[in-house]
This record gives sequence, structure tokens and C-alpha cells, in this order.
Amino acid sequence: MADISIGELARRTSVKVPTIRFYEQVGLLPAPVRTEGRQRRYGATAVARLNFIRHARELGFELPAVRELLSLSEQPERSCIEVDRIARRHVEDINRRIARLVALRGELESSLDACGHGRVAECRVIEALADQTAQP
Amino acid sequence: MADISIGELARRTSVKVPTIRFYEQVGLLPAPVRTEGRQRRYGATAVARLNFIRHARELGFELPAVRELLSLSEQPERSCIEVDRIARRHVEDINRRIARLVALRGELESSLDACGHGRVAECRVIEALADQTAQP
DNA sequence: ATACACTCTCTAGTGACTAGAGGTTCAAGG
DNA sequence: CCTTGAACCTCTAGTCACTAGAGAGTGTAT
Repeated sequence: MADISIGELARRTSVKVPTIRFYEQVGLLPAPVRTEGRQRRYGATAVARLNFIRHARELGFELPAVRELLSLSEQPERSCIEVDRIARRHVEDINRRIARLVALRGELESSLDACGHGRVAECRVIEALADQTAQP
Repeated sequence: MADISIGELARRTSVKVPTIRFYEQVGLLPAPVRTEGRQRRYGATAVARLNFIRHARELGFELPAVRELLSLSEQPERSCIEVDRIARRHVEDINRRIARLVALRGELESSLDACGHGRVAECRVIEALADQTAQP
């Protein structure tokens, strides 16, 4: 594959141009070769690496985790256990977030159900918020 | 209630001191009276307002929404419809987030299930990430 | 040769705080 | 009254993962 510009790389990976530069800045992508006019030119490995990053980000991995996964993926002879651990930790984190959101939704929906759409003075949603339930 | 210090307000509302100052800075809390030495002193209304804010934040409302809810709660004669709308929009947002997280978890768990804990070279999790599935 | 889309660097902004530096004030004990 | 020390003050900068914009330079097609 001939070298491609940053815009073309963006098109092929669905990652925006400023984001690509940002990834380079934080060391997720290696600095590419440049034209005489100092424009970036990328090859096939950059496309693959950036797709990997994008997919991991879509799955909700944070950048430090992406960094770890990238570095593991470059050591094909190592055991898969670390990868497994990172992914499992992430699944647990997702589970916690889901549980929290479900609880929030429950609390909100029950005040909404109780809301008679009268005046704000009698609004259950507002009441629920104004409730003094801080522990001392 | 006698006036209380920012630290005491923090204790009574479980909101950290720097966060209280931040809320004042962004106009969520009115600037309180000060002692001669320029220290903040709060009354009962500040405790109530900050509890309201804290509870709304715990429910996942963002600061602009909290601002709206606060302003509505101060117009007790108005209809409750606006409050209802804000809360319902928020429930929908929570639903979207839950759906997304459930989908992510599914994708992650199926790669984890397929992972035989061998070498990274055969790791399904890594494979799934490296998959070239960007739309052109 | 010119047009113009693309690229460059750099700075600053987002949301909702959090952390730290360096200095001042309050309340209690001696 | 004096001292100690916890709590307070302001201000700046950092977090995360980008996003937006200014102002200048480059590449390519006609």
C-alpha cells in the first residue's frame, strides 16, 4: 500500500483527524514519516493499529487499558492471561455501571409515576430531590 | 440555625469543600455572607439547596439540568410539566446508556468465552479488537 | 499558474470536579 | 494574652479524551 495522508487514514478508520494527531501526541500511535512539506504519511500498520484502538475504545476501554492491550498484542508468544484479566476487569466495571444506572432509573421512574402533573409545589420529583437524606 | 462554616456545610451534605466553592463559582450556590476574615458562613437554605444539588447529581443529572430543576423548584406555582419533561429525558438517556453497556458486555463476554487462555497469538479478545470492521 | 482542499502547529475549551501551593483566620488551651 | 494547629482563603493547574479554532503552509488538479 502506498503511503496515505492523515485525512485518508481518518476515512479508512472512522477516526477523526484531530484525534489521530492526539493519539500520536500521547504515544498511542508512533510518529509517522513526513513529506518534504512536513505532512504525515501512513502505511498499512498504522491503519491496523488505529482500527485496533478504535475498536477497543468503542468497547469502552480507557486509553491506559488500550495501551496495555496494544503492548500485549505485540508479544504474540506471551500467555493470554493478562488480556483475559484486563477484559474481565472491564466486564465487571460495565456490570457495576449497569447496576447503578438501573437503580437510578428505578428511583426516577417511581417519582415520575407518583407525579400528578400538578403544580411544582406538589411535584414528587422535586420533593424526592429536596429530601434531606444525607447521613451526618 | 446559627451560621456554619464551609467545612460544617460539607459534613452536613457530604459534598466536599472544594466542590462547594466550585458550585459557588459556577453560580449553582449563591455567594454566602463572610466573616470579617473573609471566611464563608452559611445558613439553613444553603444546606437545603446543596442537598438538592447533591441528590440530583447522584441521580445523574448534569449541572445544566440541575440548574433548571433548581429554578423550577423555586417557582412552586408553575406546572410540573417541565420537571416531568426533564426527568423523562433523563430516563431515556439512562436507557440508552444501559442498552449500550449491555451490548458491549455481550461482545466482550463472547470473546472471553472463546478465549482458550493460550498464547496471545491465538487470543480471541485481541483478535476481536484487531478485526478490520471499519465501514469505508 | 492558480485555485482550493487539505494539512500544519499551537492554544484553549469541554464537564465536573480534584490537587496543590502558599498564605490567613478561627477557636481552644495554657 | 499568646500560641498552636486545624480549617480556611485564593489561585493555578491537572484530570480524561477529545474538540474547536486561528493563522499559516502544502499538495494536487486543472
